[in-house]
Amino acid sequence: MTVGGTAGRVTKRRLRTRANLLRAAFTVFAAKGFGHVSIEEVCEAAGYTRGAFYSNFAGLDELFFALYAERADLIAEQVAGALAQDGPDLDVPAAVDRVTEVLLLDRDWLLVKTDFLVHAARDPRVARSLLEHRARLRGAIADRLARARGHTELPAVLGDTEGAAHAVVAAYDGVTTQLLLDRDVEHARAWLKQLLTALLTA
Amino acid sequence: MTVGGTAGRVTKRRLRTRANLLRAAFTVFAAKGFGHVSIEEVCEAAGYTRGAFYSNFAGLDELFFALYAERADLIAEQVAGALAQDGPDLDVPAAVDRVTEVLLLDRDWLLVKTDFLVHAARDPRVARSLLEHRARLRGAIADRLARARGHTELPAVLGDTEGAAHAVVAAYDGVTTQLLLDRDVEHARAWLKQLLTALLTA
DNA sequence: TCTGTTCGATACATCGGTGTATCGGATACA
DNA sequence: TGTATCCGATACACCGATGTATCGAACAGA
Repeated sequence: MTVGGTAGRVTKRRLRTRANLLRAAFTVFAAKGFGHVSIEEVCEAAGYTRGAFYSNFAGLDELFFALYAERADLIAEQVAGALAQDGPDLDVPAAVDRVTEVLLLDRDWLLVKTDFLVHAARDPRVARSLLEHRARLRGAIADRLARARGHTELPAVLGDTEGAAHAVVAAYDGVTTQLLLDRDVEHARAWLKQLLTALLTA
Repeated sequence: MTVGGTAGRVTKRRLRTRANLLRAAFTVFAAKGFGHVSIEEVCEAAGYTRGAFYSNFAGLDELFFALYAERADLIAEQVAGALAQDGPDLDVPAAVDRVTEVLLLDRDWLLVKTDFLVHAARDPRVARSLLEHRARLRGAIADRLARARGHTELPAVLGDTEGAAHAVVAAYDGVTTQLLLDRDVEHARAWLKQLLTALLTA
């Protein structure tokens, strides 16, 4: 238990081990997939014993969730940064380039992310959390598109900017799937750009 | 072992049990996800003991693969059928409707399919097999689009019909992801139609 | 430096799943 | 119907992972 408690002091040592466990877990999860990973494997990879683990997490699920949340927030920040970089009038190709760069950076992350999706698909609680995260991302994109309106026209078929943002995310998800299989990052990037261009230009 | 052998007769009983195991496995996999499923669970769900299992499959991986291959072929046929239904000139909206109907029919199948994707992403051998299957599907779509050329114009951004087919699959994958999370089949269908329309009309 | 508290290593008991070897009943074929 | 073969149930030995309880060491605060 010990974990989410309102309880007192948190040692530096504790913080370090927690971070170490998370980092190691990321590698192990990426390599083997959640569901084929044991607590012991994670501990071994991190250089700890299970004592440390149970002192920090209630179980694999909790660690996995923490891991996902951490990285997802990181990515979200980077995307927001990439979107904010332009002035008020959006340079669509340039923005697409930057965002694409961020989103398709790390295969390991895509693996973990997809594992998490599969996990969420079976647990409504997790699903809700993931949906909220996706909604935030979509919101950022929609805002950006809205701000650029009048400068760049959107195709009417997609509806409002929310619809367009939805489409962007779908394209991203679709390209991710293909990338997971063929491992061709450059191709995926090029192709995501193409798709987004097709979707976002009237 | 006994499995892929060139060896002789196959009993009817054997065929039945194999089918039963596969059917039960589908349910169990959909519910819990590959990686959280034990051989025993599958056997119990099917009403057999592990003796039967090991007599038919070398392990969970093999069963999972067989399961996927079976269903994937089924779906592929249905899609081909939905595409063939029109005359030589393609009625895009109608075809999109029919295909959409087939592709987003069964949530359980989407779950298993995604599990399989995650599995393939980590095993190049499996990945190749999955890529080939996707290529066949894309081929069918591309053929259909090509046959309709001249009647219906495609946007130039996507390149040739192969590119367009690629985009269709990506849209499908993207919508699948969202559907796995929000469980709203109707919305997913409507939205996939919208996306495909946006992509396929100049 | 001293002391109370926190963290993580160690040891233990337990459980569930795995794979194999064997045997009896079902099945195909004459 | 008889018989050789096939299939799947049963029993067994084994292992790896789990979670907990305990204890010594590291740490924060004085």
